[in-house]
Order: sequence, then structure tokens, then C-alpha cells
Amino acid sequence: MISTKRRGSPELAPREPEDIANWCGQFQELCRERGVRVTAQRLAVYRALAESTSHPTADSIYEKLRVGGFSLSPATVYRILEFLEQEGLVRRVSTTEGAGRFDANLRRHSHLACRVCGSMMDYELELPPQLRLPDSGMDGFVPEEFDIRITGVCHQCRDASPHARRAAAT
Amino acid sequence: MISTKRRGSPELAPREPEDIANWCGQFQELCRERGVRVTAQRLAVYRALAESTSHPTADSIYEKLRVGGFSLSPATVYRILEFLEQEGLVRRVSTTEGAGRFDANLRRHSHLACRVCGSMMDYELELPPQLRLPDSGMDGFVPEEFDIRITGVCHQCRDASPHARRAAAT
DNA sequence: ATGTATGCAAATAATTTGCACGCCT
DNA sequence: AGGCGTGCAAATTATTTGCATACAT
Repeated sequence: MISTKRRGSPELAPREPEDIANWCGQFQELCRERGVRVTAQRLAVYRALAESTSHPTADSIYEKLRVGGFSLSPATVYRILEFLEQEGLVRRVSTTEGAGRFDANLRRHSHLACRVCGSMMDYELELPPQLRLPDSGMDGFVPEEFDIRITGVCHQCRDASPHARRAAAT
Repeated sequence: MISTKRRGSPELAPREPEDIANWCGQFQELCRERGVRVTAQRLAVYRALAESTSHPTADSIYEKLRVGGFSLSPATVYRILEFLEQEGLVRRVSTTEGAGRFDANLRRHSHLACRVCGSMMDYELELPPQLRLPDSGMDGFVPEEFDIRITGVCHQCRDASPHARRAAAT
């Protein structure tokens, strides 16, 4: 659904302006290389996503653009996000919620997901270089990517009501 | 939606009968302790989930029970899964797809998700004990759990069409 | 000019909810 | 009797699709 309730993403964290500019440039270049059209909508959706570090849903991107005075259709947002994903310019992040969330940050990183407010932030976890996936138990599965999702309680929610039990995540 | 198409979970991998029995026993015990009712539906849904290692959706649990001759309502399956999750007897696993998927395995483990057929299997990845989450960059976030999701191509799909590029997952 | 992208509205999928009824304690 | 759990159907939410039109190359 588009544009009713709001969940997660309490403050829409911004991205470094430098990165945004670079990424948008790369986006346009890559589209030209591949012979796909750079439309105003595509650029707007890509930029809206690149500007945020809060892993927005299709809906919140739509709202953000709409509030910003850019007129486009909800369906277009979905189509463009799917397009961007297929082009490898954007990634769909894993969630336990209903709505799909996206990320323009292609660098490998982990995610901190607040179970109270639903917000999600990037986290740079450097894994020990010697860490490898043992083949045993993989049963012929060919790994390509991985994504570490850390669940807990964010700063704001912890202050609001300190129900956080520190635990598990070794 | 309930009971139309089918995605993922090509073969419904079984769980060790021993575990299933233990878990169902613990489930009933825990319900009694907490004074919540052990209904036929709750036990059936819990057992159906515990029997599977394929991280089924609400829909596929509903279908499985229905085909097995157990009559219950789709809404009940959703309600029971939510109940089980709140009781900490079941976990919702993170996905990039539309439908929510569940897991009765509470032991810490990772997941291998096939991007072709959508199937998902458990994977025991033992992390080096010295691995810790650095506080820097956490910004006050209190971690509780984590979940590693490894995307790639499963055995069956790789055999069917070998488009698998071995990569990334260090 | 040509085909691809967009907009709109309807279709579909996934899940939740209101309300009445039934069953356990 | 009292209350919680369930079933059914309708409501909501999330996403996709068909078709006519608009626009980038």
C-alpha cells in the first residue's frame, strides 16, 4: 500500500553528499553504457534512495518524492526499484516485516534493526579475513552474498523505555 | 494470500523426529507454565512448523495441515504464528521476498537462501569465539540477536542451469 | 519514428481485524 | 458463567499487471 501509516525510520538519516553525487553519476553512466534510458523518474527514485541511510520502503520513497513536489505514480516506484535491483544498482535488504526495504549502499555492510521502532541502520562489521564458509552442511549450495542482520533496540527506543536485555549477539 | 501459487521450499526437508517430539513437549509444558491454552490448532501449527526445516510461510503451513486432513482457518494460522513468535517459541526469519517465513529452530544458525527457487536451508556456521561487535558505529544500539543470511544458488538449481557465479561470501 | 517507460486503475497477494459462536476451565 | 480461541468474511496493506499514452533516444 502507498502512503498511509509510517513505521520505522524515525529520523531519515542522510548520506554523505559526496557519495550521493558520485552514485548518481555512476548510475547515469551505467545506464548509458547499458543502453537503458535515464528518465526523470528513475533518477529521482535512485537519488531519493541514495540520499537515505534508513533503508526506506517503496512507499516512503514515493512519499518523500511526492512531498518534495515530484509527481509520479506508486506503480512506477515499484517498477523502478525492481529495475534498479536487476541492474545491480540497488539491493533489497532482508527484513522480518511486511514491506520490502531497499539500500543503495553496495559496499558490504551489516544492518542493525530495532525491534521496537523498526528502524534500520548500517553497521560496518569487519569480519576476520580468515573466516570462511565451511563446505560441510552446504550440500552443494553455491554462496554468492551474505547479509548480517543484527536485531536489538536502538538508542532512541532504549531511552524511551529501557526494556533492552543485552544478550546473545557475540 | 492463502493457497494459490507455490514458491520456494522445493522438497519439504524433514526434521529429526527426536527433536520434533522434544520441541512439542517443551511447547506444551511452556504453555501450561504460562497459563495459556494448548489447543489442537496451536499444537498442529507448532508441530507442522517443527516438522519442517524449509522455513515455511503461513500459507504453506495452512496447506500442509489442510492436505493432512486437519481443518482450520487461514486467519488462525496467522494468529497462532504471531502468538508463537511472541511466546518466543518460534522465530520469524528475515527474507527479501513478500511472504513471511518461520522457523521453530531456536538454536543459533545461519540460512542459505537460493535466489533462483527461493528455498531456504539451515546452515551451521560457527563464528570464531573472539568475534565481537565493536561499539563504534553502533550509536547506542543494544544488540540482542543476529542472523546471517547467505544468498546463492542451491544444489538443485545449479544442476538445472549453472548460472552460479561463485563469489563474494568470504 | 520507435519502442520503452509511465500513469491509472484494477487485479492479485499477504495479512489483519470485527464479530459471533463454541469450547475449555 | 466467563473468557479466550476460532472461523468466516470483510478490511487493510503491499505489490503487480493491462492497457493507453507520453517521452527519451
